[in-house]
Order: sequence, then C-alpha cells, then structure tokens
Amino acid sequence: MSAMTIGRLARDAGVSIDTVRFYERRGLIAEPTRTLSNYRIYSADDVVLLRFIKKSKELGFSLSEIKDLLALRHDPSASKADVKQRTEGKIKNVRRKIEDLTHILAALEHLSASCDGQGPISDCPILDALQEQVS
Amino acid sequence: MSAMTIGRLARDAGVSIDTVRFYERRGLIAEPTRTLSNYRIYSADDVVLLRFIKKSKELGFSLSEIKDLLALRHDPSASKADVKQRTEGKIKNVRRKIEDLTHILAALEHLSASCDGQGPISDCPILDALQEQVS
DNA sequence: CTTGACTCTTGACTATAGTCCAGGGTTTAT
DNA sequence: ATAAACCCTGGACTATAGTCAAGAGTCAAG
Repeated sequence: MSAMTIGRLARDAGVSIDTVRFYERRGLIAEPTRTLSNYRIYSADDVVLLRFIKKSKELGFSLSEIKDLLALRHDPSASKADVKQRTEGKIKNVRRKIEDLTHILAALEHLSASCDGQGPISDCPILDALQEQVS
Repeated sequence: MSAMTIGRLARDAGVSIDTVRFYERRGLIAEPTRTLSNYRIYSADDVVLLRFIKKSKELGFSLSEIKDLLALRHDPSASKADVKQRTEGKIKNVRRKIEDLTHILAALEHLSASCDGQGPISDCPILDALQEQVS
C-alpha cells in the first residue's frame, strides 16, 4: 500500500525527481526494484530516507558525508561514538565558519564606517583600503 | 623597469599564472600589451590590481562583484555612495550567513548532546533525530 | 647550440549539487 | 482511442573559481 513511483516519492520527500535519480547514481539510495515496465518503485521507508538526507544537508553535511552516515547506520560494528564524532567534527567546522565570517564582517564594517558615502569616487576609502597590501 | 611577464606578476601577486589568464578571460583585468613574441607584459600597477582582487575575494566578494567594483572604480559618474551601498549589501549578506550557521550550530549541538556516545548504533539518537520530519 | 625555464593557445577537467532536454515508452482518464 | 500525465535513459548544461595538459614557440645561460 505504500508502494509508489518516483514522482510521488519526490513530492512526499520534498525533492525533485531528478534529485532522486541523482542520489541513486551517487549511491546514497539503493537501486530500487522496478515494475515490468521498468518504473522505479519505492516504499514509505524511502520517503523517510530522503528526508534524512534532506535534513542532514540542511545541517551542512555534504552528500558524501551523508553517504558515510548512511553506511554507518547499517554497519553492525559501528558505534554511537562514531556518529557522535562525526557530528562533533561538523560542529567544529561550523564554528570555524562562523568565526571566519565574523572576521570578514568586522573588516567590512570597518570599511563601511571609513566612508561617509558622500561625493565622487576619487579617494574612496573603501577602494583604497582594498588596494592595501595583503598581510 | 616595472615591466614583467606573467610568471613574475603571478608570483608577486600571490596567485597562479592560470588564475591571471582566467581573470583576463573573465574581464577582471584588461588584455595587456604584448611583446613581439606575444608574451603578455604587465606593470607594477597590475600587481596592485591583482592584490585588490585577492583581498576582495578574501572578504567574500565573488569575481563578478569584484568586476563591478573595478568598473565602478573607473567610472567618473560613480559615487562613494555606490561603493558604500555595495559594501553594506555584502555586510547584510554576511550577517545572514552567520545567523544561518548559528541556527545550524545549535541544531548540531542539540544532536550531539542527546547522545552519550556509548554503545552500539541501534537507537542512536542522532540518526533518529535526523530522520524526523523536516519542518 | 642546446638545455631548461618560460610563455602561448585551446580545450578539457575538477568539485558540488543538481537541473534540463530529447526522444522515446507507459498509464490513466475520458 | 486518444490526450494528459507519468516514467525511462543518456547526456548536456548551470554556477563558481579555477587547474591541467598538449603541443608549440621563445629566451637566457653555459
């Protein structure tokens, strides 16, 4: 009763049909069984799987990281520690990105503050600053 | 005296030769004059220009934004307000990115905290949480 | 004069994450 | 029976910012 073709799966999971096929090619989802007419058939579990992928992506995991995570999920020798470790790695990553962006923000704000926004472009302090030596 | 070929320019500016030619194709730098043997020749000004591009890139401007900025620089009708406006747009952008990442960080930390990191992978709270409905 | 370092052009390739299209076949509804 | 909606494959294309390779020409040193 939960059998469905790719269009329904894609709609239910909130991704495009092309994306489903793309994930199959990338090995994130298994090749599904087919109907006699060669249509892919999926189950409700596949909807859950695609949502897992979607949510992981929203949290900044790349497709290859998600592939690893999925492999882990079905690896009987894997432990919670493995998953936690990956998650913490991602956390470090995100913290690092936030730090970098914070530096960039400060630099941009500094640039913006140096300019009164009045007059012609000659002697624009922003452009001048950008021209300075890169340390 | 400051005339140089592409290798020297690239070294002095801290980019690769290919990158210089790539920027030329993209219209970020003008086509330079050539020697009789068709070698590109550059001046010290070009080193400054490449550093401008490099620094702008470090601050999160894309090549096409930098191209605009450069065009502005030589547009007599452009005003400081134009440059300032672009900079502030970039600031909004970066703030937005930081906010997004902060949300992601919180979600990841929540996931990590839900797991004691002990035992086998069955019932891993992180994987379970990722499986949940996407809001 | 030859070797090595440098430069030239054109075009292909990298990574990421898809998206789109052509030219078919299938299913469903009227 | 036929139109609309769905599905199939294969390959091309998008954006970003380069990187690399092939095959040829040029320049400086010994």
